[in-house]
Amino acid sequence: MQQSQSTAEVMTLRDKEYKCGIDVTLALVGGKWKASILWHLAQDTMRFSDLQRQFADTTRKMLTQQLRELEGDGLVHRKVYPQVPPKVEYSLTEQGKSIFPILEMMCDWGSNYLKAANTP
Amino acid sequence: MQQSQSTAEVMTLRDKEYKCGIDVTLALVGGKWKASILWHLAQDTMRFSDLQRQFADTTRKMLTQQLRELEGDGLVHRKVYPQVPPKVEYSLTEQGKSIFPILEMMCDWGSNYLKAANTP
DNA sequence: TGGTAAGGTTCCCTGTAGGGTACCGTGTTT
DNA sequence: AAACACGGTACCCTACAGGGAACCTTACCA
Repeated sequence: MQQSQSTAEVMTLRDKEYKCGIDVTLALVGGKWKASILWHLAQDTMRFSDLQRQFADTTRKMLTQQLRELEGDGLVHRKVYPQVPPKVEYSLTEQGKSIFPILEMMCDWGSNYLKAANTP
Repeated sequence: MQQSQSTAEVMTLRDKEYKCGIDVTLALVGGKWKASILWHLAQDTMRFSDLQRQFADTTRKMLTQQLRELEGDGLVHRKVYPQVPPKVEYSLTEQGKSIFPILEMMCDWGSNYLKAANTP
């Protein structure tokens, strides 16, 4: 209420409208793998194959796709080494790093929620 | 597979598996309207019709659905007054309140992100 | 001469989150 | 006798996020 009502303006990002910063954040990291990817990259720059190993239960295609979107949104930096076979390193941009505290809280909150849910 | 620091085990919630608390949190508040609903309820207990007014761009059906899920997840409390016409009040549970700091950060982060994106 | 490496892309398919519309119940007011 | 109040439910439909499988590139090595 205070947020969107007081400004009364709609926020737009890539042709989509958002009433509130929350929706923007969710649009950026709400994908099925994005938050986890950011979480992992926060600890280390990683090669594509490293990420594949971490996310063994998804496909190369999904990883590529999510990474490209994160890159397009300025949260992840993609560095290609011009060599064969290819070498590509992913790391967080400053903006990507800035979301880490939120991810941390989400991680803790989710764990605590489950703990509470599983101890009736 | 092994998630970095916080857990080595797979977490389950209502038959679904999560590798990390982040995914749990997203599963609970990642719906299209849930975070915003929690956000609004954090400021006030609200009647269903209040929420309808706040979320004028969704349908009664969607609101009901999201609210019921939030209730089922223990984040929202639903109080029915036995009268005609019906009166139903929604409020946050303690668990629902506990996620507010995250929503606040998400709101700020999203706004800042847009601000940065729109001033190149 | 073909296997392998890493990091993709292309095409096609599916499940489901999200949504539209219409109807319900029951007291009170016009 | 009908309209309205409020908070729903029932039924049906669609777009698109997510996913599976196969193919691509290019240098090197056996």
